[in-house]
Amino acid sequence: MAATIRDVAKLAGVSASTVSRVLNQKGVISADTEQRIAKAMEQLHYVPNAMARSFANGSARTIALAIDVADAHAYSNAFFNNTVFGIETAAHEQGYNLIITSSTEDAPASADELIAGKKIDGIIYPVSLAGAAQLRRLERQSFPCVILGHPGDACIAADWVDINNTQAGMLAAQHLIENGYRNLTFLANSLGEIFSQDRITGIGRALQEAGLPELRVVSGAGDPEKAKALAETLLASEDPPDAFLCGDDRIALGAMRAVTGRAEEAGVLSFDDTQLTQYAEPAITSMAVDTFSLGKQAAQMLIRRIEGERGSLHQTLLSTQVIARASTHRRKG
Amino acid sequence: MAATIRDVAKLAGVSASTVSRVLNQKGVISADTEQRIAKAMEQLHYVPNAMARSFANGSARTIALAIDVADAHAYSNAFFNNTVFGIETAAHEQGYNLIITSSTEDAPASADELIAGKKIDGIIYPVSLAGAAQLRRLERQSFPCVILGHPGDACIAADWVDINNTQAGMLAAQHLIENGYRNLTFLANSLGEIFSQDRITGIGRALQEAGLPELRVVSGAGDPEKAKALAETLLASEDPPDAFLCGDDRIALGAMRAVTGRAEEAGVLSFDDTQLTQYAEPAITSMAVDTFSLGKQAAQMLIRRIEGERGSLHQTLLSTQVIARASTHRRKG
DNA sequence: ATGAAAGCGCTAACAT
DNA sequence: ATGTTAGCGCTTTCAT
Repeated sequence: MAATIRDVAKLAGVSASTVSRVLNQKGVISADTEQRIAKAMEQLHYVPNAMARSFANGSARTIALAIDVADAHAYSNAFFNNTVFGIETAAHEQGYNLIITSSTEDAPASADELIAGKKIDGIIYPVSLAGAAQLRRLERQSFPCVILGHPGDACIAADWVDINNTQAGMLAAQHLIENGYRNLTFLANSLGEIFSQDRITGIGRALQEAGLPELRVVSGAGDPEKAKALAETLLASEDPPDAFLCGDDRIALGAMRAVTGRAEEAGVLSFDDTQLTQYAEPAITSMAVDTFSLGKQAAQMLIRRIEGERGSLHQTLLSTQVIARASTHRRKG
Repeated sequence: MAATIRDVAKLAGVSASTVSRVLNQKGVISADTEQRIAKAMEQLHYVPNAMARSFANGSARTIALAIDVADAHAYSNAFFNNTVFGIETAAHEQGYNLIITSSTEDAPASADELIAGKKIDGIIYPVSLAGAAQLRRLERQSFPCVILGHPGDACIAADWVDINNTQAGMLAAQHLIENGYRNLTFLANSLGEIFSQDRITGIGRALQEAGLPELRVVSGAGDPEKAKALAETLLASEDPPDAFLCGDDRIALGAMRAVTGRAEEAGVLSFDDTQLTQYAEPAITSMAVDTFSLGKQAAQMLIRRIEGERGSLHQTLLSTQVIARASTHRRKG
């Protein structure tokens, strides 16, 4: 059986509380006893029982990340991974563990169990799981919570970390304008999401500043084929765009295929920098964001709340960056 | 303050042990008391304190997945995600939570703390973190452990779940042979990994069965450019291959580019079915594997061990499947 | 079928 | 600077 704090105490000839004090670096202990206790611990291969500790403290030093099962593929790939790594890294740095728990918006049961069962001290929700009712409930028990992405409903008061999509839109448009493109079209799957709206806003702002015509917005481009077909139609219209801003990499790939080989090659830019744009030929310019940092900041904020930080909400927007590639070097015309 | 088991007991007019029995469905309780206890629980919004429970039981009902930080990008993308989802799903089904903890081979500290601190009941290691010394240590304390991937060293005794790479190699080669390809080349980054060796073995077996010439094996194709260059050199040689089996999707993309447009279009097949091959043009045939199921099986096996299953090792190999795409339809010649 | 009591390993308030 | 004591919320013998 593993050694307990009392075994250590006995061997060192002190009381359990003294050992506890050494463990937690609380109060003052004489150098001598500290030595003896250290030796005893070593001798017994003592490791404090984390469960007992959490139980006594009423805190598990554990946070959770809820995952929207329904949204599994949207939250896919590198984006998600890096965010999780970021969260784990920050948690680890502060001595917290990370529990992953899947939920759906309708059945947040597992996350709730963790909270009610005191198994976690705080939770990170993707925005898709952060329903108003749920947030209010957490608020009421003042249970620490941070949202990944930001709730559209402005009256929802919560800490969150998100990508600055408005800025991403601006930077993207500015990059295109600098490269000589004048007639921009936004190609997306659907326009309902906040991030789409934000991007459109940002693009619009950049166009206005540059005194250029308004953005054209086209939805319904779910996969490369549809995107290609849409782009081709647009290019064949009487006022063809000279650049496409694409909601994601699959759309960008489709647009790229519509564009290549024409006399006037239009520019293509994506908002979602995956391998798909990186390894496309020609490679496609994308807006990159440090998703590791996104996760890290979310966790850091959460832990600050857990450790008692009160006061106004923290709502962080992460900047994006243009990764310029061949698809937006004006190649002809 | 949250209600405790004693609050419930008092309200129901019974003792705490009776409530505990109801909670754990142990022993026999009269229908009447059961009713009263249920009502009391509801009235008080009672949720058992998971920490206290774990503490009393000496089991946290939690498993961990160690992540190799050094290998973060190798474990990237969909593969990793799906495996994690699979693990979480199986864990959840059995009432376990999942902790993610990052480690390096040199510093397995965090995972070890979880184990020694009794915060977890079992752990899943990627093969890169499952060093012989570490495994022996777990073995000695008979701490439940499952490995993702299989250790090359056959004398390491441990439960593992892996992809059947030998079979993948065979199926891949058979698919190519069926489509009329005769002169196969394996294009990889490095050949050191076991999975490469296994694939080569499988391919070789299929070739032998079909009475075809031996497999040519070429390494050093790290990214699309290098792969393309290598493939071009090979195609220009006096005995050009008519099909490439590629270690991953980036290599396949490069090979595809070397191949397209030639009079004799060689076939291209990848062992790593990501978006890259799916959306390539032409789309590239790949070996797909159900990574969700991989994770799920790993977790299920682990939990069986936790719950006391003894006996011989479980070593599971998951089958792969050919996802036939345009790149292996003989197009000319 | 139910209750009383002890204890899981640790922490913390109070003594000294 | 250190020891004593009580208790965190639950489970589990052992009685009855």
